[in-house]
Amino acid sequence: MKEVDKIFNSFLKDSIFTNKFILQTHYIPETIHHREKEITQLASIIAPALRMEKISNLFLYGKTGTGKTLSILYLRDQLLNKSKQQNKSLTIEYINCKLKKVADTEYRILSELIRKLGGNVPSTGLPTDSVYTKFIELLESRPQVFIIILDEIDHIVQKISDNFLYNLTRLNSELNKAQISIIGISNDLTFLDNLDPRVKSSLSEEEVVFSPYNAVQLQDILRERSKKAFKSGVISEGVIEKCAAYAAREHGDARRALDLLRISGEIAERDRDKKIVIEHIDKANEKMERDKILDIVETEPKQFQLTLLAIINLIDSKKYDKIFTGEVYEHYQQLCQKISFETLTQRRVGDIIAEFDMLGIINAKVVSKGRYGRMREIKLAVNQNIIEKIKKILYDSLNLN
DNA sequence: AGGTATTCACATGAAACTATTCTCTGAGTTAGG
DNA sequence: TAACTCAGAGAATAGTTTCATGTGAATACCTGT
Repeated sequence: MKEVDKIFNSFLKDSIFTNKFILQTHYIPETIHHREKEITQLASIIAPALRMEKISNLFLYGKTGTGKTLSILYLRDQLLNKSKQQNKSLTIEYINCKLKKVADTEYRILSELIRKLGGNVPSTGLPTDSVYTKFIELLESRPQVFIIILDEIDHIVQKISDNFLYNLTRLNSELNKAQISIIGISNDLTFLDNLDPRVKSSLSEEEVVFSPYNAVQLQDILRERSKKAFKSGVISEGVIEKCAAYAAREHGDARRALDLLRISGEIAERDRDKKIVIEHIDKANEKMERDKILDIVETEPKQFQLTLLAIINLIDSKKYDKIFTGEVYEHYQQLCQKISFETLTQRRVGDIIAEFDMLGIINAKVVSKGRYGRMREIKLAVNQNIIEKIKKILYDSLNLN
């Protein structure tokens, strides 16, 4: 027990972090660098809310990790502070539409909103229109400005048509005392184009575009945050630059840069190193990549896992690194029999293979072998040591051996 | 030799089926007046 | 009597199967020199 204590103590004492939370993505710093232009633009759009006027519906878009959510949440806090001083009734709710089971249907979003307004919806459900009336009643209970931030708004549209958004934008005409506005956030740049024109025009009364950070800007951000997150002198020369460079390669994703730095720190800590060096970043990068893939593999349904296992086994047992659809299906059938699982049709397995291709775990391209048919040529797209881990996960999850 | 035609082994699409999950209804329960 | 609960009916959805059609190029088969 003494040993354990020692380890814990040394961890406490030698931690290279002072506050790891600062590197996390939910953290909102007091100042946001290199987004001044966007923030002032946003501020002038939403400022009328302080005078209890309806603000224009607003639409933000830009790639992931460009600070959209961060900026709007920052402004929300500022605005709420101000309005509290002024004693104005202003509510801003943030909903992430991507979260499954919370906000991925019209009904769920509404009931979530109602809950946030202080009402409640029975868990067994109500008709959608009565949820609407309830929502409206709650809004009308007192004069107020209500702003809804819908993050990843593209998700709801592809799941539940744009009717919902249309209804929301139309809601104002039914309200007397309250005002409602919508702020949509999306990282799909083409999202607006395949929207119903009526919705499009009312939703994007104002638009703000967030462009990616470049490497220099990323460096500033990282430096600023690492000053508070790490003890001084922990980061060696070139580390920040390298993190920024990695992330800049991925369309300037600041979230990724921060994750990279944080994980590098964790790795350094685990290795009992006092400093973060460049090698740690490489390790972190690899780890992130690996974790992402392993996570996908683990959460995939059994039939998908079986298909993947069939592919991996086949490639293992053969000398070549490419195999074809037919072989995969044959081996897949054998596997199914072995663990007495029902086999899917070849049609479906073909689709599953295509999905793994999309996920980037395998490379599958359609080739024609002339007289000998047309099929997908399949290769693994990840390196050997990850494959070993994938195999382990698959064997575990399928109870093989 | 050069040009079609055929053929293979799936790919790709659409419609139909099914098992889950959601949404909604109306009866029963609670509680406020 | 209005408001809430809740089980179960009915609708919507995701995952599959069935049926049908499409594809690219190696090979087979002509054709005329």
